[in-house]
Amino acid sequence: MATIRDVARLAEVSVSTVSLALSNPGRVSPKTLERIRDAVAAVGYVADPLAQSLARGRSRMIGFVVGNVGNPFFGDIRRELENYALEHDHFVLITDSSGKLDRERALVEHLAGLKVAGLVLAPSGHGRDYVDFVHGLKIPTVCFDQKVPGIERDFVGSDNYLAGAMLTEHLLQLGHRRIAFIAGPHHMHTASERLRGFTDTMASAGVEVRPNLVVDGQFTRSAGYEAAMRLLIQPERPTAILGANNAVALAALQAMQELGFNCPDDISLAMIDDVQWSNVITPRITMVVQDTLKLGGIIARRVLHRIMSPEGAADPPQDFVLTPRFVPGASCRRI
Amino acid sequence: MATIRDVARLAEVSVSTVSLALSNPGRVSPKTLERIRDAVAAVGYVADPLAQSLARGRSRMIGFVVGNVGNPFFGDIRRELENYALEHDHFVLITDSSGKLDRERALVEHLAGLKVAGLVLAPSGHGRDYVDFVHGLKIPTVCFDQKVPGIERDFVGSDNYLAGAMLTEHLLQLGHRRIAFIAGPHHMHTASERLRGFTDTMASAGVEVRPNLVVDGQFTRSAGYEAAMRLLIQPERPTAILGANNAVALAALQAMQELGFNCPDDISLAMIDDVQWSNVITPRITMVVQDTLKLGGIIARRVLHRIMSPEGAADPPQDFVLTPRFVPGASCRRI
DNA sequence: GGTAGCCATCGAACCGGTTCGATAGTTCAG
DNA sequence: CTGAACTATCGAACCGGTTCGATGGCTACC
Repeated sequence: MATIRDVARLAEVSVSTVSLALSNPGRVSPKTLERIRDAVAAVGYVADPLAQSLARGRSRMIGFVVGNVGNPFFGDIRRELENYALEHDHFVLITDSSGKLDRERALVEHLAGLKVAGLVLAPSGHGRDYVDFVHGLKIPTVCFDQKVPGIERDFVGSDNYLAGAMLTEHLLQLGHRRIAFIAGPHHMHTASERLRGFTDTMASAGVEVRPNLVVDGQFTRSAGYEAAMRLLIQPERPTAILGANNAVALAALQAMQELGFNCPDDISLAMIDDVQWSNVITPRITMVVQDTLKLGGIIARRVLHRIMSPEGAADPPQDFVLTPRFVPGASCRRI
Repeated sequence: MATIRDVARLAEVSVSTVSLALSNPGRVSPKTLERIRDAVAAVGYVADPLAQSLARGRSRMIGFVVGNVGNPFFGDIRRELENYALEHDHFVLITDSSGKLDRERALVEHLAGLKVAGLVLAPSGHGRDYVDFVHGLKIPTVCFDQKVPGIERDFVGSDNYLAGAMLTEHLLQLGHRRIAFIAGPHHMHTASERLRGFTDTMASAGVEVRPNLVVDGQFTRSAGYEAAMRLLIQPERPTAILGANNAVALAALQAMQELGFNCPDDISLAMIDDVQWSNVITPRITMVVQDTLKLGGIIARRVLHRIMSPEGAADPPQDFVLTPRFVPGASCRRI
């Protein structure tokens, strides 16, 4: 592997001139520049990113930290970020915290050690400690999905209150009154907002929400399955189930199928967020989806803006909240 | 951030002794070792991974390169690798080539520049150039999923011939004769092996394979959908469709649903590889699945073995081929 | 008692770049 | 013709570690 000294020797200039020529071509005489460029081509020189990062104190990499890279929601955003970053000569390091707080922390610290230029983070923590931790990072950071109160960082996400409200309203208009809600972890902003959208809308319609029809599904498949089972074995079963995310809703569908209930004839179902193969799932689930491509685009532009422009770095943190979209399916019946 | 010189100053030893003490505690006197350890704790010293990698010429990171990190097959393997790597103090860098050859190459080169200790690669290329490229990497590498002929590297994968043969045999035993096959890219080893398993088994049973019933689905959803459509609009429709992977098979299911065909009453369907929500897809698809956890375990152990032990580095390349498992569903009817 | 051998520690060079103050050489105004 | 201002280039220090040959003190053997 050729080093910068090989280039310098061949071009008969000093090492510092080569470095200058490559990072700031305008400040070197045309003649010298040409000699250096020829030499670079001749020895096939490529700067060592490690050495560059060490010397500069920062790399051209962007850390991407989410709870589950397999989730298509994160996948779309990742793809947008990767493409945009690549156009601007940056490289995305993907990491997966499995939703575990300590793992996330270790990952972020590792990325900070790698001196990443920026960080795109779907937070899985909350509370004072966590806020302090994120705040202590001297790295341009864009948070998304989970809005963590107190974190003074850019945030990009969807209107989760509205998402919960839209589906609730839809079910109410179809005549449902006994609507169950499978919630996510209460400390997660998305989860609490979606729940709030549900309860508020029910209240506005003057419909009582029975406490035993609001169950916790932890946003996971297994907990969602158990929660759904608890709902389905009640004597007064709900006529509709609203899943706060894709995992709990599909777990509920599975539970229904296993117990012999037909959806939507026996029980209606609606969910927030799509899954990859939703259009071969029978029935097509009625849902509210986020505009992942747009979210990804905003995230990408925002983080690279902060990284690359001096005024961008100084920009005060800003929130970007998108309106989710209602996608009708065949899983909700009029009663 | 504290540096090694801060530690040296506080412990009143030289920098080189600190370095020695941390990397090889046995070669430093107990007294000195203790002073150094106290100093490390006092200043909160953590070695800069970048500087270490630069000096050592290699990092403690493992590059993971696949075509689609959203695919649960890769997800399971990634998780196994991450856990095992973490236990051995290594860190996995995930990258996604989107199945594009040039992108994969750029990623691998970037990882090489980062001086990764090892590489876990699901190749998406083939041919002389590609083999030379991979061969030129002076990095412990484990390839998986795609067996590329000529690459002298460890390989971990499943018996794809058998996978194709098992499902074909199953359909034959149910009485099917007009069986269609939606294939993958012919240059991919998994695709060609699965197809070979199909044609061989058909031939052994003395059943003719009509050329127009073998279509190319490129292993993608969109191409699979088109291929399925071509099959379904033929006057002599197949009685069963065998999808060479999950994407083309589910795309076929979608096409059937859209054209009003019932599965399995009108047409049976079987596929190779699972998807995340397969058990809420109606009908439950009959399939052959790979033991992803085991594959991931083998991959993880193999690459870390090569990285960490001197004899491991010298081991000749080896192939590990696992037997896939038949998972009956409700998508294949006796005729 | 002299010296061979070992052990703990150190200094210096190195990994491959960046950065900044210093130094010539050139241009231009007075 | 002098000196200020600017330009092109360079040397040295630095980023934060690792590595290896050198050094000096100590034990042990003859």
